[in-house]
Amino acid sequence: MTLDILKLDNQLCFPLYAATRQFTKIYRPLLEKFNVTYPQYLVLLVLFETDTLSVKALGERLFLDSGTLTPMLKRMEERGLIQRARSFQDERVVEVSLTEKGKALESEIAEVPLAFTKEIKLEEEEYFEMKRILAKILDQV
Amino acid sequence: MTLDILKLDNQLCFPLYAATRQFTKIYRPLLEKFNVTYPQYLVLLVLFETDTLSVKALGERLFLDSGTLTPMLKRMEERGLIQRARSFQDERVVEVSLTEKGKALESEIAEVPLAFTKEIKLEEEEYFEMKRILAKILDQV
DNA sequence: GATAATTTAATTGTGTACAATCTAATTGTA
DNA sequence: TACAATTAGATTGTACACAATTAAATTATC
Repeated sequence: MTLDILKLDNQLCFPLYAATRQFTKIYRPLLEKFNVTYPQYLVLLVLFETDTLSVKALGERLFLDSGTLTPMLKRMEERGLIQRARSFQDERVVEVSLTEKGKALESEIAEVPLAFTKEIKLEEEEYFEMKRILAKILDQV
Repeated sequence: MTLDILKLDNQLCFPLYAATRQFTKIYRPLLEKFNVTYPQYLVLLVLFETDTLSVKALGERLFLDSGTLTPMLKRMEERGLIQRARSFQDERVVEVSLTEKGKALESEIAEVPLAFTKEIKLEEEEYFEMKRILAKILDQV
């Protein structure tokens, strides 16, 4: 039978899912020397932009919840990259910030997105069109 | 400081990663009544198209390895959706195929991609452009 | 035809993801 | 002010995802 609507090649989500995993596979060896995973790298990027952030705010930025972030942040804390501290104003809140060691990574780790861009060959217009459509999708959820 | 190249909004991989997870979050409740996860659903789609397939061939189609597939296929076998059997020709190979129960899902599960399409509003042209660029990316890895 | 090299799955260990639940703190409201 | 409702993170349990290794079968090479 095989209904057309069920064909793998007619799905949008599948190539998205596959490409994401292939991308993180490219990132892995690039991030290895910094001893961080791809999601941890994203946390660093947010913290390079925003000094201190609650777990909730971090989760909203990365679309992740505390079930994912709490253990991940603990690992990053153990490795001396970040600090976690209860807020004085609101004891429910945990504030996350970079340590000196974490801050020191910024200039070094800038080589990673550069190296990544070399691995993946897209026209500039394709790159921006892709980002535009993805932003439209993320806007809807 | 914050180098532009490290800004989260300048990354291509991040919105891809985020959108993929948001998409699978949309799929989850749609697939719940069939008691399958999104990656398991992808296995079903492949098997609707190809009767019998080795674990290796399945992995090549879905960009997954035996470390992911073996336990996932065992769960699907436990639930009576698929069969796993060593090949007679080559004892290294495990052949995967649908059970009658698995085959019976095809017509019912066709409602899932239809329901998904309603959730996510893209111009037809955006949908195809996205698929084209993703295919180009997957072609390179 | 013995044996080295390769191939296929399975296994092990680490790290996400996320739903569901829990706990403690804060806020809203009668 | 009591106390119900909400909120923030942590915890629990299940399911990927994948690198690295292992085990068994097959193929290549001498």
